[in-house]
Amino acid sequence: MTAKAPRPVPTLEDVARLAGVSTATVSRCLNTPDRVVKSTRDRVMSAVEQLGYAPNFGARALAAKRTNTIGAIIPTMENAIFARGLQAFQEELGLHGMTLLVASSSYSEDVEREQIRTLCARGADALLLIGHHRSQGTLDFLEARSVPVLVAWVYDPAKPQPSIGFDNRAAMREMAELVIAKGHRRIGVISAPCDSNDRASERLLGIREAMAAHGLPADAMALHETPYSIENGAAAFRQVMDNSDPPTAVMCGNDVLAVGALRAARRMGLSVPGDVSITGFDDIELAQLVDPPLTTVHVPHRDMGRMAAKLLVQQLNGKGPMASIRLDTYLCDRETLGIAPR
Amino acid sequence: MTAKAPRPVPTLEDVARLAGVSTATVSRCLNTPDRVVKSTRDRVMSAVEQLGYAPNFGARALAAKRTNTIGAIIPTMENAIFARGLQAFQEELGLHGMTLLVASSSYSEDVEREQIRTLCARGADALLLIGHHRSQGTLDFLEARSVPVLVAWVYDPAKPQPSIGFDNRAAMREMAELVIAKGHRRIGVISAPCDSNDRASERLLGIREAMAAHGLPADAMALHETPYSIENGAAAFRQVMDNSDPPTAVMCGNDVLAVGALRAARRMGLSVPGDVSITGFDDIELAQLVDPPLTTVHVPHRDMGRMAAKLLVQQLNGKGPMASIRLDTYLCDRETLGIAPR
DNA sequence: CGATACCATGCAAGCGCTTACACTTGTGCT
DNA sequence: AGCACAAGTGTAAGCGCTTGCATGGTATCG
Repeated sequence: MTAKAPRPVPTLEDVARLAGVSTATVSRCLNTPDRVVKSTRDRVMSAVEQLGYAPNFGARALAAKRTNTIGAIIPTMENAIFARGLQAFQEELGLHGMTLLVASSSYSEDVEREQIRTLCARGADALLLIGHHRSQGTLDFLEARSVPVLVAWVYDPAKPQPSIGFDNRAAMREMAELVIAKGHRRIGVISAPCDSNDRASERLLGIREAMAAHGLPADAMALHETPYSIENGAAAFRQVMDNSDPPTAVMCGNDVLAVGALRAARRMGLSVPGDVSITGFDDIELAQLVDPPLTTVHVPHRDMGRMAAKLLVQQLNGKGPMASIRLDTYLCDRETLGIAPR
Repeated sequence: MTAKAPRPVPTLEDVARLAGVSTATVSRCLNTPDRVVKSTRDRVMSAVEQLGYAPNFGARALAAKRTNTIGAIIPTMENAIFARGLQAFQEELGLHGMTLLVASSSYSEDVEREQIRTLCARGADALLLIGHHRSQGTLDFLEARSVPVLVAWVYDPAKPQPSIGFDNRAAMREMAELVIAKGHRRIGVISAPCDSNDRASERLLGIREAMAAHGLPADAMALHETPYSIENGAAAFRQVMDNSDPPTAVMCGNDVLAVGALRAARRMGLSVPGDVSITGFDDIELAQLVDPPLTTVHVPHRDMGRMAAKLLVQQLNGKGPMASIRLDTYLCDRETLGIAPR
């Protein structure tokens, strides 16, 4: 345990020597087995087994200039927002023999830039990124290295980068329409910080649009921005309601915030949706678990992940450039949205 | 966009040429900046910037035989069990300039073996693994490559591999003692499948020990094994309760199962803890969010993650071998455990 | 039966980086 | 002035792998 490697990690050459063939043959056994005759292959494989050989990834990438790895950078792993989509993404990649490398940026543009560099350096053949907000420098870097990039969780065919996702603005507008239709006129909004988060800002815009369409003045909206977390959602809810004329409905930028709001409401002795309505966005598992179950916008995370993987794989196999794809969301009108109280 | 890389990824040499120095100097600027005089360094750095250069990780690993990367293989990313611990692990690693590479094994020994190989091939300097159950072949492989390994989520100083974690058996026994003290005599148990999961089997053992210590016959326990998921927890609960003489308390191997059980209970019209008590394990965030909040065993996930990182970093810096560390758990007696009904 | 084609394999040139060692200066000492 | 020494930089040898090309052997064909 103290001493250095007694058997200092077997290399291709060790395998070749043991099997009595050249390194080229061993390499071929591992990569294109059908180009090697069975008898030789068996000999090589048993040498591999015997030595406990595992190819050095770096060396392989260096020589082959392909890693079969796709990088993904998500804003956070803390909550479940991206988990399901990423899981599906990974599964689909696995089907095509590719591996996923995940990094998280903590919603910071700078961290994301670093992560992008890191993943590229690690030889990611392509990248999955969330949202469009990104500095020109980063864009240039990606362009210069000509790494295929797919942007997910948003849909915007106008951007040069292909994207797969949904129309955050329209989805949230639809929810806002419903809220307004239920008679709510004073609307609280708890959103993630909008700078450098186009999903959040688009969703907010959706609410504004619906309100404007129904002649509600801009100041009928009480907005509070806070990072995604249950605690923050609860705190924001308290602040939004701390008003002589509090909103009758609080729309949250995602389910995590909404669950926090819901909890705060209960602690404050408010009945939901009797006293105040609360809505979410994403439809994560938690949305159905809370009591009452959350009215929210369902996002097809699994489909998005799966299709993202397919697009990327296609592109890597030279099947032409990617086109943006728009997926549909739909309202899950569960039990936290009710008629506005008088 | 259609054409191949117009500027085909800058290399060290390109930077060197542009800056008018040798590749060695550029390399030193990047790795040991203080060994290069400032004027040169500035010139090099601006060349790096101008070219958008990012060192090729594979090449670097190949040449330096160190990657500053630590691999972790967790059974699942699906639920939050490992999320918090891993997050803390990553944060601490970041403080020491190391990167984390995560893979998940889906609770499969075979997948885990593959992942171990993959991470080693990728040059992981050390590995964080969950639990001790592992085939001899895998152990030999690790031994042969002399990759430092730290086992987490369990504590067992008797094993050759160092571990950091808690005594799953004692923790669960303590919970079982409490359940028995509350008068429960017929106990349902919902556990993860115990083969190749020593955390699950130890927890189960803890319950058995407590029952034996109080003279409860083995058949007073109704056991149901099922993989961790809320749905499975609910289904298992229905089965466990489907009995002419159902248990008065159901102990779950973790919180995810317990939340499922709780939901099933509510759907069956049972009051918790009036009609039946339910306990969990882990104290994930969800445990406090459900209604009523879950009685469970608190596990110091963040501490565990942080200390795991420290141990590994120490070891890599040659500060001697790692010693196993035991952390304390404690009971969170919230509201789902009550006095046994008559 | 010789020519042709093809298949399995070996040879050897890198892939982009680090680092031991060599070299060139500039400094402080005698 | 002459020396040892240190600091800054360059030279070049690999790290472990893939792959284009060369080679020799066997099957196929007229």
